[in-house]
Amino acid sequence: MYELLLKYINEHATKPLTDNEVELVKSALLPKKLRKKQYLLQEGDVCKYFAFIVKGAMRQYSVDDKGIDHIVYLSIENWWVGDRESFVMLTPSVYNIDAWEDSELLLITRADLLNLLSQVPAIAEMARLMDERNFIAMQRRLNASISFSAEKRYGDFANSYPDFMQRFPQHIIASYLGITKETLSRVRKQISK
Amino acid sequence: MYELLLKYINEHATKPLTDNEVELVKSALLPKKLRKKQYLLQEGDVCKYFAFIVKGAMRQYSVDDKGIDHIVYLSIENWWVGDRESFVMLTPSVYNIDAWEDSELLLITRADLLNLLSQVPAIAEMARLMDERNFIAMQRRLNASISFSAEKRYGDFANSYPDFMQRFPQHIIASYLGITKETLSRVRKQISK
DNA sequence: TATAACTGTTGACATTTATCAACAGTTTTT
DNA sequence: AAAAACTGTTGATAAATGTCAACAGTTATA
Repeated sequence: MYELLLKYINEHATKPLTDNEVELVKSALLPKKLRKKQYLLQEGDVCKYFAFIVKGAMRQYSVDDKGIDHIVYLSIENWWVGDRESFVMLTPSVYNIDAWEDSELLLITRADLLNLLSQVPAIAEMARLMDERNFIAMQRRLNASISFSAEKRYGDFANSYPDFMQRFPQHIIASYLGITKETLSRVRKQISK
Repeated sequence: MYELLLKYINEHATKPLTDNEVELVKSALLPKKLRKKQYLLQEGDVCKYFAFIVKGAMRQYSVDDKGIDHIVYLSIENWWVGDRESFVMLTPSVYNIDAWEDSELLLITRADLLNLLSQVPAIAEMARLMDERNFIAMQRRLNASISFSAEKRYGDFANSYPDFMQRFPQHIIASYLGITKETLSRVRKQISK
């Protein structure tokens, strides 16, 4: 259960974890299985856990007045998922996070994470690296959202995340891109000509 | 020149800076004045400095094939500005950053920043806090961009950043929101009814 | 296996937003 | 003081995207 996470940490740090650190990591992370459609977090709740995805696929979304989902993040194996705003600020989340596929997660609380960050340098290093990458990905997406047409946004997405194209249906990807499923269908038709 | 930054650091850290740390900070940050329209960074260059704004207003934007600006960030006194992707990865930036008003900046290189982060705990603390806030602001903006109409995005912006409404003209704010100046003008007319 | 749910496409039409051009008032520059 | 640049508005029209409904093929479920 922990192999993938330990591998992930070692690949993102300059020095491998010691045996003792491996134990610290294992004891801080709680295994949890979710069936498709089960929630990791529901709107209005405080996000008590961040999760590393060992297996499966998750989505994070808000729901508007009309009851329409707006997907802010998609994530699969080897990604972390959680609502950072709620997790850090302890405020009720505006997002839902649920399993799109049956998934295996490793959960960590804020307290345990802070503890790990201070005790295990490799974890702090990994977290910094993740933060950088995350920031860069968000900035690109933000720039795309104000600068590019639906067609270009879709093309960029398909290039950047080929795995996601296999794992999520079009209406999910459309929502992530901020367009309707019908518009995405037409954009694809246009491109294929 | 350094007072505002030192105040900013102390307000964002649990312990005030020691005299020695104040000297470290001062020696790492290079004062620089920019006249309106002068560049801090131009597309294609690597972002060598991050800047703390002591006075003035800056904008960061990409330019598309048609020559149209798309503003990704606006910033004023007490904010940091720079292209983090380029600054960290040392890649050519896709953004321009220029002064919207005559400005006074304090510049720091990547090497000096890393040095400060490791030597001055208050700086590391401040950086973490800034990162969190930044992340939260970006996530909200991202969610808004895929979920809300131009009208709601404008309303949220006006509420969140009243200062910016005073400092930047409408066509700049329109660009930041991902709409044209004409659409913003019409949205405002609509709201005022 | 029958039924329901999910996924993707298409057509007709509505709404939102962009584009282009013109104009007026203001501010900046010469 | 005159000219130029900037800012904001408006009208006419075009383009992009959304909405609603229908349909077919697939997949999941009772």
